[in-house]
Amino acid sequence: MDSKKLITATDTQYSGSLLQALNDQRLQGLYCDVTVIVEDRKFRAHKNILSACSTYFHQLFIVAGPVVELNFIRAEIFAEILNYIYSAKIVRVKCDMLEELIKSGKLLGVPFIAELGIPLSQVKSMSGTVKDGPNEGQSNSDAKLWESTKNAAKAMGESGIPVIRQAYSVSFNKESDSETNLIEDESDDDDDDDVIFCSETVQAKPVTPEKKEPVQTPIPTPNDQDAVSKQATPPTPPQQPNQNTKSQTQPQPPLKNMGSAPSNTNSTVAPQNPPANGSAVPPVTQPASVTTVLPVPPSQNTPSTVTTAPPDANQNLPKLQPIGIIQPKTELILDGNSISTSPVSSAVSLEQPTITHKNVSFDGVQKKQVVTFSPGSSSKPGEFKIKIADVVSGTSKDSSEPRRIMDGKKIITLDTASEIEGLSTGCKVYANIGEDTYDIVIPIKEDPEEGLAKLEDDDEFQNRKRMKLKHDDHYELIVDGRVYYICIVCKRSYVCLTSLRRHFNVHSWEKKYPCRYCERVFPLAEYRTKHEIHHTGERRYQCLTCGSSFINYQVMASHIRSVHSMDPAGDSKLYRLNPCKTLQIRQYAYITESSNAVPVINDGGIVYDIDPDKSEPASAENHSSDGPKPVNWDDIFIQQSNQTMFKPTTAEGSNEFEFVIPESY
DNA sequence: CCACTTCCTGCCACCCTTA
DNA sequence: TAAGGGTGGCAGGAAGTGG
Repeated sequence: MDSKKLITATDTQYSGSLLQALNDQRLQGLYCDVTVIVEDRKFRAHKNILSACSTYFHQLFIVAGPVVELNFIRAEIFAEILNYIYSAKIVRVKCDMLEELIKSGKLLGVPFIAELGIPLSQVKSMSGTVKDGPNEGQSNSDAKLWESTKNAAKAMGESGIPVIRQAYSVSFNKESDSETNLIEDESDDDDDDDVIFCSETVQAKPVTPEKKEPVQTPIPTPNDQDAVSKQATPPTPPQQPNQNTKSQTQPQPPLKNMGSAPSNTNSTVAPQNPPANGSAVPPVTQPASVTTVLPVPPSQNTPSTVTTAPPDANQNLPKLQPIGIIQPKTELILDGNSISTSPVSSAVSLEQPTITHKNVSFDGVQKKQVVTFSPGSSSKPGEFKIKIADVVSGTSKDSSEPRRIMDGKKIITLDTASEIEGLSTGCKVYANIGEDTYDIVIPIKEDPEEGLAKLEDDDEFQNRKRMKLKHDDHYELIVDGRVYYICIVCKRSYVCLTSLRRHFNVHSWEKKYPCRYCERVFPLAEYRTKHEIHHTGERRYQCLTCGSSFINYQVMASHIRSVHSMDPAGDSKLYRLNPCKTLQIRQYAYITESSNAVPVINDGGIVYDIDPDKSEPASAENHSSDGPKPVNWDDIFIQQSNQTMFKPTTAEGSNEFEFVIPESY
């Protein structure tokens, strides 16, 4: 044996076994470092894998934290895409899902899925495969399609195009297959599969989008209120100062989606369309004194949860009003001493959508639009408006100069609220120091990542991290001495921090509140409770005028208004809220009306009395005083399987309740 | 258009933890 | 034991949805 010979060995099984191992780890939840929330479903995965397979995730994870939320894709579709990412296969996809799958693949920048449409169209039109070229008798268009496909593949190094190698039988009518069967199951790669797409992707090279039809702008689902309807609210205060509160101590309504709109809400963290070359542009660190082109706003304080928007939200413009527009690149011009300690958001707030297009240059670079709080221009006392003030130009005045440093904080003054948007969490924004100027108090701290890294092996690490996350959900904006808490994800403002905390679970889904009677899960306990009452049919709200009972306040109020022509919100008490008999909920708000113990039935059907002197049932054994607690995702419904949810009770003190036990129970 | 449902958020009472 | 934070119910307006 010649010792100088070089030996080269290739493990041809490596990639497959590696992928299999990664998929196994995913299924077991091992080393998963990201949770993707789609609709009500959670998907654990590995950032590296998603990033490698999806240009969208590649860019997203530059700024995103451990939890991301996709609101432009259905969970069922995403499950398929995720299965593909971890198995290189798409198995048994229903025909009616295919278009949506392809569309979603485009949005996520998953080349194989995005390109499924081209080969599939050929499969539908010819009996052979596309592997060897167009069949005889094929139409010219098909031949051209083949040529273009082939050329595209050649242009990509013969790699990017997914090739349908086998299509055993194409059947589009097998609706009997449960959706669970659609989830990966390699053992099902048999002849009885409805549709099988097998790829021969040589390399995982991204597809060049220009060669294909333009990526369709995703339109968020109608029920995605966070992304569309609510966040689309123009960043102006309500027209009536006390619209949402009766409290006279709060003359100013909270800021509504200050300086933000759905797309720019998401734009603060969401990546843009995959670049033309399919590769993500890394974050750019630029000297602060020069024009900075930021492909994605790098965030030093990455939010723990990210709600992501479709890559291109421009098509929302007709529906949205002042809207933030995400462009592939955002040109942010700062001068002087920049707020380099703060990430810069690409969020853009516009008063008129048309401005957007005017400010998009040919190369996709967009000048940053800004909003300005104008307390003095308010038309009503106590109101202030947010309006477009100007576009920060390269010659803007030097307003971001650090003014003073004290108590470990640096105070700077900005002249645009857009820069406020870019501030990291923990900054306190004093909005009206002067005309169009803002004082920002930035806590001076060491590199958080570095600091955290030093604590990797420390027990304190988890605690600190938790604390960091807890305080990474909002900004504080102080206007006229009044503090508003701004959600970092959707930019909604809150007067009460507790309201923001409660709201933030909508983004993070840190806690989940499953209905005990169906499979729905809610981000707020109250939503769950109200929903469960619909299951029980209990009518707690009673009209004092006619004695009719109603299931909730809204129905009751509607009744009083329409039937009795009175205002239930008036001074006189027109209704009574009776204790809840069917759910184990807190029993305190209404106890004061009755001096007698109120019989209550708990979840297990045990009847007990509420001691009017105590807030919890006096005779209930093993009764949890704090009601149903949030449960983990995996714990859902298990405990309910053998329980009788409702039992008829004879303990009712009166017949005023007409709640109906659902038939299913 | 209307009825109904769901969402939202300020407010508040209660519970739990901590000093 | 008091203080403070967290939790969740309630009120009532707003928005969404379906007939």
